[in-house]
Amino acid sequence: MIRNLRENDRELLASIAEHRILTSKQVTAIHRRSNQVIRRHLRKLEQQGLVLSATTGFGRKRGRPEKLISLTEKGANMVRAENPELKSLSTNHFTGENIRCLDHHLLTNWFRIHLDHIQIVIPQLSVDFLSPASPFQEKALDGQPLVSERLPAEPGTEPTNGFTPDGVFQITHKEKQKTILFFLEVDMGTESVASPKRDPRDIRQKILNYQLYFRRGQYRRYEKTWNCTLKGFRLLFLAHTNGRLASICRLVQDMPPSDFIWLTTADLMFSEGLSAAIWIRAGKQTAPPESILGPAMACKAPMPEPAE
DNA sequence: GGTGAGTCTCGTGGGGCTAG
DNA sequence: CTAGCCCCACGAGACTCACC
Repeated sequence: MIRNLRENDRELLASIAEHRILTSKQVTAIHRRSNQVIRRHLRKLEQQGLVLSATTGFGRKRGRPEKLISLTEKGANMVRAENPELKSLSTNHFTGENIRCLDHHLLTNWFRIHLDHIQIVIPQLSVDFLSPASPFQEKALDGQPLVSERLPAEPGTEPTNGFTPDGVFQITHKEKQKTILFFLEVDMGTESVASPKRDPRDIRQKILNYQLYFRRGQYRRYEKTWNCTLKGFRLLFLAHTNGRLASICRLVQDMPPSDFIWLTTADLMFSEGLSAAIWIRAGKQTAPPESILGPAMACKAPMPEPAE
């Protein structure tokens, strides 16, 4: 056991476990420190055998590739020791080992980081994000994460197996005690938009699932999680390119009712922030974009560049 | 010990040049 | 015209030193 671990290091390990795998820039953004300080801490943790680093091709651009950080078995043991309720989880629930699509996972991380930034920019708001990948996420008896949704088939409808969003979150206005529920789907263009074979993973089927989920009011189960009243939810699509955004917009427009579906691109998230009017509602690209916070709270607030 | 500034090193992509 | 090579710019990481 490593005894000289400081509070900072414990927080670093916990955040790496929570996200499973992060780029060093993401660690910097989460902890709001300078790049240099975070790199130093991570180097130290790597020397202690608690984290593992590899290089990434994420967002391929000029220059030296960024490091990817995840926990080692020793690091996972450390987090388990700090959180006895996680004792029964195997090591691969804490590490990046089973992450299937790395770029998708890293873009989801960026969404979470930008989402967290909202409550710093607008202190009246609080945000809580549930990730299906997090080891801290309460698991059901069958080992499925809490945010995994079931859709039992009704007579006369096509059977579905349910679905797992890339994230579920709520934004609450603390003074008004008003909560809005959101489901997140991050799209890297790996799934077909509407396959002729009706692939259960294509975007069309996802939208059908959410429409059924909405009609049945199954989202109300989150009222218990967050102790609030919910009048519906919004489904957010984060597309990795403009072309992909356009094709999903066309599909969404063809599939009413779709007013609860909002779409944007990764570029807009990075350049303007999630609180800005960057969201296309119901796939209508000709209409002016809106903010998911509503017109009164809409604000352009990109993440500041961390100090070197 | 922790942090920031300055500087160097390293890996990668882009663009220009040249031989075939 | 194109493949292959080389050089340069860029960006991330590492190192040193000074300061608190």
